[in-house]
Amino acid sequence: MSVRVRFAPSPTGNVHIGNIRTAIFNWLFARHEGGKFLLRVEDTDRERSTPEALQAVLDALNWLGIDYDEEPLYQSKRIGVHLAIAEKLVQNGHAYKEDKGGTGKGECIIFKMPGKDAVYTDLVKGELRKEAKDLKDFVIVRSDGTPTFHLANIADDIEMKITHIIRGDDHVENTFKHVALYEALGVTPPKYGHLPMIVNAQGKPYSKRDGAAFVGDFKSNGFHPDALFNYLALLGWSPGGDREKMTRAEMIEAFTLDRVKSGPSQMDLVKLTHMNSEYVAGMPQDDFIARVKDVLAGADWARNVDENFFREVAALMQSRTHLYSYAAGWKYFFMDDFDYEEKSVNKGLKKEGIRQALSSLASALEGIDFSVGTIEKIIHETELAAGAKQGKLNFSIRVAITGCATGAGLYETMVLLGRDKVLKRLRHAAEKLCGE
RNA sequence: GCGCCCAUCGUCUAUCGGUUAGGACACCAGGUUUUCAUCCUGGUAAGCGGGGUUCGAUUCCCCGUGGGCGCGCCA
Repeated sequence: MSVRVRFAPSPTGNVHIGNIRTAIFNWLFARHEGGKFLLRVEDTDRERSTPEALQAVLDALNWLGIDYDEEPLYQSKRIGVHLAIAEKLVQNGHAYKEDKGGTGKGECIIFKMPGKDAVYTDLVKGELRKEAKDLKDFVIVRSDGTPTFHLANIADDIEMKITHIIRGDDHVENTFKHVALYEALGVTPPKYGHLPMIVNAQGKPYSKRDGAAFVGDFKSNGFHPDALFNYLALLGWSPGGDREKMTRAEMIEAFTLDRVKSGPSQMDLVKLTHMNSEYVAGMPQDDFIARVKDVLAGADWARNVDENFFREVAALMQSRTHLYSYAAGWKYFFMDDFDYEEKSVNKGLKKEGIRQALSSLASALEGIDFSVGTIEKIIHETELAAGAKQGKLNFSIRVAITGCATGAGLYETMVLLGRDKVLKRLRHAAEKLCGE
């Protein structure tokens, strides 16, 4: 029988990083096995389940390149089926009706655990056991007539002919209940594999407080989807050996559940950022430009820039763009009203002699051929005249013309900016920003 | 409290009884770049503790400790 797995998000508009990691593992498993990766929309919470929210989930999947097979199953449409199954369980004695705890709300339907020790073999954790005394009967239909998670879950998994359920660690205990439900229904249960949780630096479940927590956050913070995918695939799974940066095809080829580890893994945004920079550095320039423009869509200054000039800037900046969002700092290439970093101004311009040096540099730059080689020579001469060592003035010049401490090569940056802007900024800095 | 699971550098991990315990991020030191970012080289850094089993344990077993998860008419 061919493999069928599913991703079952609640359409709340946000997809948590832990959930998408589960989706990635399911997807990788399905593709590795040549099986199907299905989508089930758990939209029984009518309040929060809007079409927009569903679209946001679909967008997140699409952004990461996680494609699904067949039509999604909507859980809300299956409540009748769920209840029919509950009735059937009551009929054949596997469930009973009771006002549990005497709430007075009416009777709910409770599944009767078979009263024997339970065991199943988890695809990542190995053989798991539970004694009968630790297994309690549980509610499958609430007294208001709605099915609970357990009932809906297994009913839909049966409908979708799911063969492998790969889900978060927090469901291990539920598995004993679910297996019992399958057996009561006379259906062979699927195989289960439970994934370790993603935790923060304190070892607690990763949450919004720890930085980006939802897929959309990573997108807006300038991460490349392939980098996020790659990083997440490696959180709790390893192909063995030293491989880290891998293509989709390589991950699919290498992915097996028995190489998934069993303890929680800590999310490291710094390492993710490094992986992202590797993806950015290695990508074709056109792709890079398209991604950057996407991120810059909200910036006023980036709206009507010259296409060719933008290309040149992008070429210069690609290797140092660890996140697409860094491009927000490119404004000085295009506009004169860019911001000056206060710290850099203090460090680079508020020193004795800088005012004089910058203004004489501006004059010296006036008549020359404005190329990297010549600029370099002129700066050197200015430094000598000012009694400074070579390279001493570079930082001050950089701050004067870009407002910040880091950027591309200084001479290349100057050439790209052009003589007019450079002179204007050097003089502006000398007159308005310098001070001893 | 009870049950289940887990345990290698700060972090992500490799190792399936015999290794100088490897890689990556981060960090530190050099080099390249007369500047920035890359890049290159090198370095610091780990088997939780205690018992076994074995000629030999990071690896297998037990106990302890630590951590995670679960114990809803939530999902």
